[in-house]
Amino acid sequence: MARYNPKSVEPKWRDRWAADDVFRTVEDADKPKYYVLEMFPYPSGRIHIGHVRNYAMGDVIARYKRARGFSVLHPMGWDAFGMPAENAAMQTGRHPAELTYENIDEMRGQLKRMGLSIDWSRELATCDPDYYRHQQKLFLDFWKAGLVERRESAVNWDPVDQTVLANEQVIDGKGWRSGAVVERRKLSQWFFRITDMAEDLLAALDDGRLDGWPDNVRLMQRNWIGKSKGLTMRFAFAEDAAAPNGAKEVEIYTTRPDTLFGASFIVLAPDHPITQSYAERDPALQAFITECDKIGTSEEALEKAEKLGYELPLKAVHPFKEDCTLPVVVANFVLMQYGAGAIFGCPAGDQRDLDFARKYDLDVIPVVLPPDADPATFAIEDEAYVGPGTLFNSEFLNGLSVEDGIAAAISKIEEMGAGEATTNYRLRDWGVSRQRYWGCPIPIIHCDTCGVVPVPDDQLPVELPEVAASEFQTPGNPLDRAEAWKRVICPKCGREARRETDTLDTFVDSSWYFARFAAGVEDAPTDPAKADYWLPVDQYIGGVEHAILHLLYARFFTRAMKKTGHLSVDEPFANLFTQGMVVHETYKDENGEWVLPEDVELKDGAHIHAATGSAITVGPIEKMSKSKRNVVAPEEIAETYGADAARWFMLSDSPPERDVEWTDAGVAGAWKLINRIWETVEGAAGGLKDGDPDPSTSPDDATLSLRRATHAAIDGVTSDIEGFRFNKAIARLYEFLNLLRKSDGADIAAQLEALSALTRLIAPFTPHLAEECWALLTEEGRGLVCDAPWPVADPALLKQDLITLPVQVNGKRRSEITAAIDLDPKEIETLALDEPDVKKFVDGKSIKKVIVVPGRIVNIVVA
RNA sequence: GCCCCGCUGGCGGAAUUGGUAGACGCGCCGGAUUCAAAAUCCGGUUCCUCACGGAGUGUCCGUUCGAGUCGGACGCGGGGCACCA
Repeated sequence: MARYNPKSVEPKWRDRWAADDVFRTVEDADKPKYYVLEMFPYPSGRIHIGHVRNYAMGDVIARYKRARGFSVLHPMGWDAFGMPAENAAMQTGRHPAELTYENIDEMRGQLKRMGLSIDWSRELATCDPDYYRHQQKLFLDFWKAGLVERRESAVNWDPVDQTVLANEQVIDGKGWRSGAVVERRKLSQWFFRITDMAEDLLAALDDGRLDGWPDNVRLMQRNWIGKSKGLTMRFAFAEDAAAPNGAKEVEIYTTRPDTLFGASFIVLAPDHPITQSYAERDPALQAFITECDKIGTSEEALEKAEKLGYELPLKAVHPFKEDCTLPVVVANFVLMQYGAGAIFGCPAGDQRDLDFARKYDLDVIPVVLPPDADPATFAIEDEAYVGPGTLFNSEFLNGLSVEDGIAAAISKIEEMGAGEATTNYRLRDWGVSRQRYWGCPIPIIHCDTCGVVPVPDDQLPVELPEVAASEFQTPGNPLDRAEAWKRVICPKCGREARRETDTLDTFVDSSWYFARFAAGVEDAPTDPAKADYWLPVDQYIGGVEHAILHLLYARFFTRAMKKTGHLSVDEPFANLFTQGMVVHETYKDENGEWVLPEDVELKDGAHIHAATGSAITVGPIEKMSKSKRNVVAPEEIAETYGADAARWFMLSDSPPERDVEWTDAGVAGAWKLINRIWETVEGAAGGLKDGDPDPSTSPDDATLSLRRATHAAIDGVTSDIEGFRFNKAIARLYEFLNLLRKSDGADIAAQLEALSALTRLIAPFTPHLAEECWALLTEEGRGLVCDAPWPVADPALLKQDLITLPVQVNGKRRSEITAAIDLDPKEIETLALDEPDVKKFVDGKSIKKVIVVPGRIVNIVVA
């Protein structure tokens, strides 16, 4: 008996699939459609184990749905623009395009070797002008529809390299290459008005349109959009004073107007117009603002930064207490983008305000009394009280609940004409300008006479100019220096003008690729008829790290494409599955450089560099990422054990939604299994070929129990695949195989039925092995297992007539009874009380009650 | 800092609605086979205890006849935080 040899078997079947073109998408009117999509990869050059996990899951679904008779669309492409290629160009002196296409070729080969059932005829790369020309068209259509606007926005600026930095490139407030302290700088940039859609993006999370999404992702998106109802109100300045910009009052936004009587200061954002007007004549304030600008642009950095304040020579009048004036300060924890860019501080009810008040010695007036607290003694120490309670120290609000207090305060302020109830969103508009080369050019022309002019449709695409590879070794955006490309004739007035040199955020590229796969046509982004057929994506699968940004942007884009006539759905992904990440330890060498796991060796309990023998520091377990180099190449596994073993192993053990830490141990188990299946099928097939496949007779026990096991396996594996429980499907297959290997007594028909079912059940997981087995089991010319129908479980064989019930005494399991499945509870009780092991614990005590849960358990409660 | 998630044997994990904790796999131990090894096959494997029995799902508290599962507090780890993709 020949040992199974994936090296020859796997390529053989892949060639056959390719020759027969079996995975080409067919729009078959007689079949229901199914669009399964995994998040497309960034072409880093090598697939990593996380990709295998992602694409193996998608392939199980795709192959399963094919077998269930669906017309399946399962495409693949490349999220090919982005910083890594530009960084690599900086290091290697090679052009990003050259590097990227080389990487794509490499990775395409690796993915193909995984045996995925992909329709490669639909492959796309976002860096291809054939893709991004349509994206430019979409940008212009969005512009015409009023969904795009231009405005000032801050970026991280490296003053030494004279370049814009991504947040990832800012480490502890310093530029990653220059080490210079990063500043915030304002640039005129392009925005998509995603906030216009906030209400519908939010509503769809709860109205049933996204029932196929995990709850936690919907919750994260809901919190991200952050709808809040509150009060926008104005505080007049004391003594009729005015700020240098002429303002005589300041507008603030609050979600807690009930705490107005606890207000002890007003806070303005550093970039608030009033702040700015003071800064013009106050160098100390200017210095303070510069200091705030060094924090960077990420919300995390802003929130974690030490709370700093600067008092303005200004007092605000409390609207309810005319003799009470509040200091007006500038502080780094208030954001101009949110609400009005100004708040009132209520230290008793907000931890940040409290920290700030303690630091600057401002009043702390408690206004919410926790239930059961004594108003005479209740005081705020180090912790603000944010819970429910009764308002006090608050004049007309005294005695009201927080909720009622909010309503009462809003009506009072509205009555006074000092403000109005408003709805606010935490969500900000989507800034899409990037000062980089390797992205989709923004199809805009700047004319001194006409201003901003869109590039006419017939001049699309605006292609990236040829740029010498050496250009990437100079900091800054090469497009800025591409003078010949920048110079252009204004389409409106015919005078000399300049091209926009910013490119689009790569999130734009990935916000509509699913539509391009499904309905791409040469002369338009989509063909609406095709889009209607395929969209929405029936099953989208990808990493949970994309739970907010990518998925929210894709949802926005779909709405925008609908508004501009490119699509007619408004939600792109009917069902979403967020897989956990593959994580791994991180390693650094003595110079603090990241080291690949494959270069690390464990020697005498210490980690060393395999090549140099130098010491390695082991860092935290983190998601595998190119930047930290903690990636494992699946190629080696596939090389040694075959693609099937790699796929099987990635899907066994860990539940798909959970993070999995990669370890080398265990792959061999998958290899063992593949051999056991092969051996079982090959061994049996030889002796079984003459059997008549009529599995309806032979009632002897071995046959019946094998048939039951077969149908239980079909039923279980089917529901596990439907429910994305691949690890459990695999456990069931192991159980089934173990039983099958011990069922020599069963008749030939039942064995053949079992082998045939096993082969079809493993086909989505280990497709090459399944084809090889199928060829042995079936007559010549009966086709491929990837075209075979999914087995169907016979309900009659799933029924059980006996059941084992555990018997507990006072909640502890003492015995068990076996009874007919529909036995009367009274009789079960009698049976249970008769058990010797039960009597031992019951005798001599009084039975207080007996709980019989049919089909589950018996519990006897004794005193 | 804020939002979300996770925590069960030596390890990955399993456990419909609250109802036998540890399925299945890895590892380990023992045996068979072998000149020997690898591979393969068979058996065992939560911990404590000779046993009877007891303890046990990150920690503490609670609800319940019964809690891995529900509620509260806490701890640790991970993801996201708008220019990494």
